Amino acid sequence: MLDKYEGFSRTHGAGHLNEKNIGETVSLCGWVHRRRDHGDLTFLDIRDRYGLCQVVVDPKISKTAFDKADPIRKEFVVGISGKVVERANNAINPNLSTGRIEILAEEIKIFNEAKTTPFFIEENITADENLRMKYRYLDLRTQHMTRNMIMRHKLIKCVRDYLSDNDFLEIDTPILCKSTPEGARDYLVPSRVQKGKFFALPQSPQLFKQLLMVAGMDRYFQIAKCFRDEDLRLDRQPEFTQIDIEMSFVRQDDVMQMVEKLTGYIFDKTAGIKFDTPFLRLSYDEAMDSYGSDKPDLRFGVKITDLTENFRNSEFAVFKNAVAEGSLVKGLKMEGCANYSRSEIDGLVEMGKSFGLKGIVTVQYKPDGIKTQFSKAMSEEAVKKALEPLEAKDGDLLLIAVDKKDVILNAFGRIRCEIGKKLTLIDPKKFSILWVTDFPMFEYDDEDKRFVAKHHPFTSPFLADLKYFETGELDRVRASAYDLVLNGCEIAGGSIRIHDRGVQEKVFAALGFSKEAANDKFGFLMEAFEYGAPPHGGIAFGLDRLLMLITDSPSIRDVIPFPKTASASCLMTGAPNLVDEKQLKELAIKQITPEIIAQ
RNA sequence: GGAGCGGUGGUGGAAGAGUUAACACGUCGGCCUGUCAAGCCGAAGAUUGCGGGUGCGAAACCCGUCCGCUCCGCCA
Repeated sequence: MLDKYEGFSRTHGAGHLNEKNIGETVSLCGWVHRRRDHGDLTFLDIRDRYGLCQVVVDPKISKTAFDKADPIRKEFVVGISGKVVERANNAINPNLSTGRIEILAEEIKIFNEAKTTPFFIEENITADENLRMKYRYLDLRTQHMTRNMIMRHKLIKCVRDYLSDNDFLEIDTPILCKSTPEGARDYLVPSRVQKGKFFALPQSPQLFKQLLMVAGMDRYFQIAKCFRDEDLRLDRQPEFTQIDIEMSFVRQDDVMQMVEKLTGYIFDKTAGIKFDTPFLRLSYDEAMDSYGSDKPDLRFGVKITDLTENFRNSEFAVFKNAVAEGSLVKGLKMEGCANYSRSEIDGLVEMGKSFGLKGIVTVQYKPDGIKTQFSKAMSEEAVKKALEPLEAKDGDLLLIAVDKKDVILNAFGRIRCEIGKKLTLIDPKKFSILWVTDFPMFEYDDEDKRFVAKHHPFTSPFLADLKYFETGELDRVRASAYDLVLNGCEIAGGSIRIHDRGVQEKVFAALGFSKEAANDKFGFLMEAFEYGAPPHGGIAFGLDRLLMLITDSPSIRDVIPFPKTASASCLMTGAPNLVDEKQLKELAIKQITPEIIAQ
């Protein structure tokens, strides 16, 4: 028979009690974390969001309470009243914040019983993801997950506090939006009222926030839910949260300075991490040339070194010929790895192949000379001369390869990260933040045979580069876009936006939109630009990824209360699910067979 | 769309194709007044994800399928 909560009232959180409460009579409510039954004396650990506290159930204090405790098992929901007492010296538990005190139970209420849980609610959960996701509410009971949820709250509160204090307005924007081309696949919602038509869930509030600037809101932010129907990854969920920010009458530096202050505030308040300002800035070209990535991890060195000119006229025909055809020669140095075995070196070459390289030439700097495939065509002197920029010393291993610019930079960028991991060059306590700027505006899409926007089509090109629209050299147009990168992870991205109809039309034209198509999809935006649109720009943080870094979580699922699995389903509720024929009929939707889909 | 890894009592996790599918934790019962991963004694609990196949014999090998995880493609 369960007890009613009527007549009982909680006075403290279990984890909040300490020596100051000694002598007080308190009431706790919570879950029974563990029960230790010594026969004529029982210990109950009561757990709530605030922590854990030991309750002593002694028949000499209360026989009624003692009998009541008999059937209590793990995860029962109970209420305990009793006096807080100091523990004997030899009974102190230094692992608990409440370890110097305990409660002598005078009254026990059982508000609910609990079946044996499908997995243990303890710190290092080893249970299968399947189970954790199906019983997410149990998973969230662990201290670890509770802490992550508290961090999530703290982070959001920091953002609200800081931005509110700096004249930003929190304004919400629609979830039922218009499907527009470009970008990720949309989640669609059928309209019942207008049969055959669909809403799309927002991939981001991009256009709304720009229109809020046109509306004169001046400074806006939102903790915004965003939806992208693409495949999932360790750090990617179909439904995620952005800290979305937009400001009027700003240049790129104004946004960046504001973001540096906000970021500093967030990291200091949530994790006690302080950054030096201004943050390091690298241009996109610098980042790509030195690190092979537009989000380089600068917690360790290992720069990519260019050797193209040194091999332009070399004896090594493979490199010489490739360079003549426009390929680049790049090198990476692995300090102290000259003694790698044949199989370790083969492993590196294989890695290169998996990243798209045809091969890698290795050079081992040993005390008795160098060992390398270059020797077939070049003297040791010539090899050393060609590789001088890498400044190798005895004991080092060099990786050299040739390929088209994008291929080799991408491959070496990834190998660089593998080297960082393999040689444990990364200090796990270090936080390395930087801006990457001056992105190219467009990128050629081989599949669609057209240029696409690297950031998004509302990003302002450098005004100085507008001339390339006329000459058709779209790959030379730079964008006023900036990414904030922390430990090799893009945590925020933003840009100065176009606020001029003419420029916006040029960009759409460059992307291959007809005037009609541009008007049909984005006419409302361009029309708004004709009614006094202020210069504006902004940024959006990936809140979940930010939390992953702050909490040092191995997966984005660990910082989202109810995440989706890799196949985008919710194992707890069973979403997505089939719906009634009747519901479909109301929406004028007819299901088609897999055979038709395959066509 | 493609690739890799995994799925064994409630949980974790063993098991060269060969008797009764280890072990630990949990659960249940008993003993026990200072534990905090309590301890001690005992018991129950599994058609090895699902469906085929090979074979005298399959948890194991093969094929298919479902689910989870990771990666590539994809993610302005």
